[in-house]
Amino acid sequence: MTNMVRERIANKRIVCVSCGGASFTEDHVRGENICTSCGLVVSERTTDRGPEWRAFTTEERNARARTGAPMTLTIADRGLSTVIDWRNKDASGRALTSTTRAAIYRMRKWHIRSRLHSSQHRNLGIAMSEMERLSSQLGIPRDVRETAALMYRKALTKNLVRGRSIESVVAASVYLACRIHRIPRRLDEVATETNVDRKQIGHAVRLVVSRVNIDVPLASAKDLIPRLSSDLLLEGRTVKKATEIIKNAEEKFVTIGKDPGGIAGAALYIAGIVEKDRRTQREIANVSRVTEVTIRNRYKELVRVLGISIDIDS
DNA sequence: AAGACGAAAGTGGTTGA
DNA sequence: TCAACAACTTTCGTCTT
Repeated sequence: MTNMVRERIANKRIVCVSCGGASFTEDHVRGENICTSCGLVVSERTTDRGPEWRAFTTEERNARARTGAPMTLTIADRGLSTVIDWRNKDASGRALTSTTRAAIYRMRKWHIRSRLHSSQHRNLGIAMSEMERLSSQLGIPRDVRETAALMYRKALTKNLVRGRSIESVVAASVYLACRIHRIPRRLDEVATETNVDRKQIGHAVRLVVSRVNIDVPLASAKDLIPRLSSDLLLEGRTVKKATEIIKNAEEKFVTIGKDPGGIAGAALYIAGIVEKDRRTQREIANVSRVTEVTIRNRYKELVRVLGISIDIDS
């Protein structure tokens, strides 16, 4: 699949709008293409969902299709459902013999019992359709959805959903899956797409983190850099500089407890001045969703702690 | 005129008693 | 459950480019 995608990109002769470079790396985790020479994020959510082979005749297609429906955690029965027909006929339409009919009857009974009569199963059914809706609304890649689904299943088996709305736990799972895969989605972005309020989701998030055995990395300002810098059309060296600044800041522990948006914004502001690729505080504040004042405070702090000297001649 | 600056007062969330 | 607290926001007057 990877080769195919690359080929398609090459065929279309896409060149970077910022630096003219023609090579890109694919960031499958974030679903983005990134210019290798300047770091510009070219396009988001470019997923090739087609098969990786080509077939010209029906026989070829049948021969190459190796699988049925994929097994996935996002469908309540993992996409592995079977159906036993209610008619007592075999495949060619003949009536079954009495012994076979009895066997089929027993199988059908257990099949139905195992499938329907579990409240957890019904819960999952509702939850997974909600999760599907929410994550496609947020444009979340497939593998992150799988993580979210796994998280929800774990929460469900630990009885964390009882007494809480399914929706809030689903939202929490999706949010945490994003954190794990380091794709920046804030809690309020998730919250706006659901009917549950922010507070409840926040509670569910903390509950899941404390009870489900998955370690969730803290949101880092670094994760926001690609998104923000492509919004601001910054040059590659500026982006690199900003990443460097954040790395240094994290080493000196000045980022703890601060809004990552503020840190990322401030780093980009400083990098812009240093690299003569300047953006105003207001522009940065708009895309990083903090106020100018916060950008100011953070950038003053970063300059002080990291000892960066700023020339005002730019 | 736009951008940067910083003071002051207010807000939502965490922590510790 | 409540108060203290840090981080962040809003607002606004002033200075700089």
